[in-house]
Amino acid sequence: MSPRPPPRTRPDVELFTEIGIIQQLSNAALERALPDGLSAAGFGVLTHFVRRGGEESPARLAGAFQVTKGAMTNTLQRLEAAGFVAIRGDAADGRRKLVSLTPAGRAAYEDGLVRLRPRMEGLRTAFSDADFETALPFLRALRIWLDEHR
Amino acid sequence: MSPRPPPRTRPDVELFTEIGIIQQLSNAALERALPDGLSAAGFGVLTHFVRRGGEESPARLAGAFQVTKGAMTNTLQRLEAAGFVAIRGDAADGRRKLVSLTPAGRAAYEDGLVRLRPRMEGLRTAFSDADFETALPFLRALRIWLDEHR
DNA sequence: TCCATATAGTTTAACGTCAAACCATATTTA
DNA sequence: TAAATATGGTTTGACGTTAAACTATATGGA
Repeated sequence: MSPRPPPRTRPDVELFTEIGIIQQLSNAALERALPDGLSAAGFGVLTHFVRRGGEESPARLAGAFQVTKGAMTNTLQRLEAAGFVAIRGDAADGRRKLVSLTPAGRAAYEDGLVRLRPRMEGLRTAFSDADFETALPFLRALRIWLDEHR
Repeated sequence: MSPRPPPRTRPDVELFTEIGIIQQLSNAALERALPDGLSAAGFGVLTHFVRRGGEESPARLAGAFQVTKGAMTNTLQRLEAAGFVAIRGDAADGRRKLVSLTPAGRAAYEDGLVRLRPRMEGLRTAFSDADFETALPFLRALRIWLDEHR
């Protein structure tokens, strides 16, 4: 029984493998850097509000983050418990709720940014914007294809 | 209070966002395609054995898949319960176990491949090997960097 | 030889996620 | 207007994962 020759990995398979590992490592690094009680998911929601401002319904947030409504309920409940977002009912539509950032939420976001900075700086000395941009167009196209063919 | 202008997303942030979504979508597609009772994690282990053959200890598998020992224990217990791998003690080292593929495991792998084929074909008509290879060198470098700086 | 330390594997608790069932409220349509 | 359907949000149960504690076995000096 001769040992198998190491079969050549197809580039598509290899790419998905690399993406899985990168996702795992970068998410872990993010969670480790963030202040206690703030998850990557929660930080994402805070970031959304810092950038867009205003109020958003849970359903719209779930859509924006490509996550089920149940997952967003969970994230928002934690953020509200931590005092980082305020949630109120929508008077105009009894089904809806409206979420907004609190001052404490903004502060937590800023704190997260500060804690993240050293790691981001390390990343940006190792790689340039141009490096990221070599991969981005294909990744965007792949994400769109996967989204449309699911 | 004027509405904020949509701030330009930094390419590094955008890349991690795309990677997160691609990982989510591709993993979901994989799990949906695989036969019932075979997870993406399990399929990965089966693939490892089909390609390399022989026996491996759980610890070595955990290392190969960049996963904790606990996660691998879980994956292997499910694979063993399904009859896809055999697990025996190592006579030469009482701490170790040795995992190997069963005929049923090989069959499940083949079945998974067949079920995966249409989706892979769709992917490969939408994108060429060259497309994947434009992104791969940078992704490899990024994965290595993240691995070394964690 | 004995003890200290390292290594292999399992278990437990927590987390984020999904799918599906469910409830409440809106909207559409017959 | 009444009934059917759609939409927003929560809950439940499962899954894969992590970190940390734990057990058992090996190994490498004093």
